[in-house]
Amino acid sequence: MKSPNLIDSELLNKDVPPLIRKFNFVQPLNMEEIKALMKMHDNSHFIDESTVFLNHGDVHKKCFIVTKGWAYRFNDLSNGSRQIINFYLPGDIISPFAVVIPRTTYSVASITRLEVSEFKPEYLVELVTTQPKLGLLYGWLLGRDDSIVAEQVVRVGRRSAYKRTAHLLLELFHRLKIIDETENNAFSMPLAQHFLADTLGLSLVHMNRTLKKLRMDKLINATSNEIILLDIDKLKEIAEYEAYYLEQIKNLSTIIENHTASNNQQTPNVA
Amino acid sequence: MKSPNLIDSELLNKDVPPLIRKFNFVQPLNMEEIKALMKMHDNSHFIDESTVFLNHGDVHKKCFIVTKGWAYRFNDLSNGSRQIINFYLPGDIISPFAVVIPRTTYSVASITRLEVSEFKPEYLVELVTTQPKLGLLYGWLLGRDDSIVAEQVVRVGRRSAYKRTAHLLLELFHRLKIIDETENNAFSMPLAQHFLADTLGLSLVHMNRTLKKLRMDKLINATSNEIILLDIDKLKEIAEYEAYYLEQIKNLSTIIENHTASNNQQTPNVA
DNA sequence: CGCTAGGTTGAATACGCTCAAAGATCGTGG
DNA sequence: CCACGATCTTTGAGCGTATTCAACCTAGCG
Repeated sequence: MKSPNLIDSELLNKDVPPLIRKFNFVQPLNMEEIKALMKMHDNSHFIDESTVFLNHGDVHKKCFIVTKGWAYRFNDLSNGSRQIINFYLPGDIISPFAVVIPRTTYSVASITRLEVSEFKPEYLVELVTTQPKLGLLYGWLLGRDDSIVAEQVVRVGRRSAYKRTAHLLLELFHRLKIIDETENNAFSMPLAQHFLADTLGLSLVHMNRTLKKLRMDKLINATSNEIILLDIDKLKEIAEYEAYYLEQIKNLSTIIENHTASNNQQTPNVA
Repeated sequence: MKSPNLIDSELLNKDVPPLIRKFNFVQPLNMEEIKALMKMHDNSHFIDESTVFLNHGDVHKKCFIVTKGWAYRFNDLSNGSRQIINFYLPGDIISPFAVVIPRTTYSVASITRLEVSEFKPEYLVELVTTQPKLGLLYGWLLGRDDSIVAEQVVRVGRRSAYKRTAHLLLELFHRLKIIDETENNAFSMPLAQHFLADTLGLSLVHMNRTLKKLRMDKLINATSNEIILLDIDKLKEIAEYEAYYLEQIKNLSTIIENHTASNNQQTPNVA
């Protein structure tokens, strides 16, 4: 057994699912692990754009890995307003707690046409118990999601519209950068302004004015489907943005060595 | 081996740590499991009130289980304002992702004098890999935390000050009720108004006025250290509060049976 | 008794909201 | 090929919720 780690160059291949690329970046994977992760990508299909495919209160029957496109988690309120909690980008898992939480407490919808890999929630239990390293990587994913949502609370709770917007754009930029979906300081952005408004807890009109102000201040350049960050340093300063809540990577090797019975003793290399 | 499940009456004992009571309520535990959880409570100590004991950016060296008192996770901004992300009540775990996330992205402080049990983050790996049921319960805890923070985003993003406040008070009430720290419709509340303000993203002055309005409307009765909810139904209606994001419990037995090699085949009973 | 922390209230201001209407862009069908 | 509808964006005007600043009150503690 004991196949060698997948070398980086192989993983630059765009056909490798983004979740695996992400994991491999955090902690180099061996073939056995990659196979286990590939099994999660067996059942792939598309979801049309602008489709609500999980409804608040639904029974949690499956999990999804986003492989292409954008989606978001939200809650609708009785007065017709909507709050977006977070976005799902390629490599993110939708409903990561489905094994243990019987019903969704939120809804999920696609923004763009979406490609997702669907897998049974129970598969995660198998993964965590049989593949400790993948279990830790899964934990890392959850911890990162938690940071993102926590940051969203701070953004919406205590920042001005202007700072909020700057902060969100930086976050999206960095998340996309990690999955190699940026170009220089730009990224393609399928979000109509009402998505941004519902994310940041602003009215559509005020969202528009805030973006205008950012444009006037020569900080961003927003065309219909692309955002260019003209002055990232300035934006970071305005937003008090600290990238590291997304970029944290821990050396998992030592943890794994101490807690694994056998079969994963290959080279303990880390990013 | 194979000891019988702990019967409920034994767990009414207040000396049993609240985390174990909570887990046992979700999924009856056997003695082996209780022992494993008790090991997490070996190293117990107190933290003074109003003490910041984890700072934004600190290296994640330990985890805590709150056994008595209240704490909170927050972020400070440069303009002097503070956003509270969530509260830690007895039975909650502080830094649940410490094994995989190297540094905190937030700060944590005590409100009251706090009793915590400190344990090594790595112990969680052992727990998850050797005790599948406890692993699932841990996952349930994380899923519930996620729901709470997600709900906080909605609260702060799209609700008026009045609704926000009603919603938060209901949430605290329900969380306390589960750990048996309520009396009828009242709970003791160590939160000065500035805590509520920093949780809900409001100024102190407006927080005060909002509470006054809730009092005038005969919905709550707030003395210095107790909150009485005078009309829970009305409050729920105002806040569009749905308790079930806290109360969800899944039948874990079947999942466990399918994924456990041996040693946990006792009575598959569920709440 | 005086200090400190928390709570309360008033007044002026501002940030963001609602209502309203008009422009821009794009796909589709006549 | 143009017209039409649909969706998204932009701008103006008036309003309202929540903020800031400031002062005073209250209770607890050394």
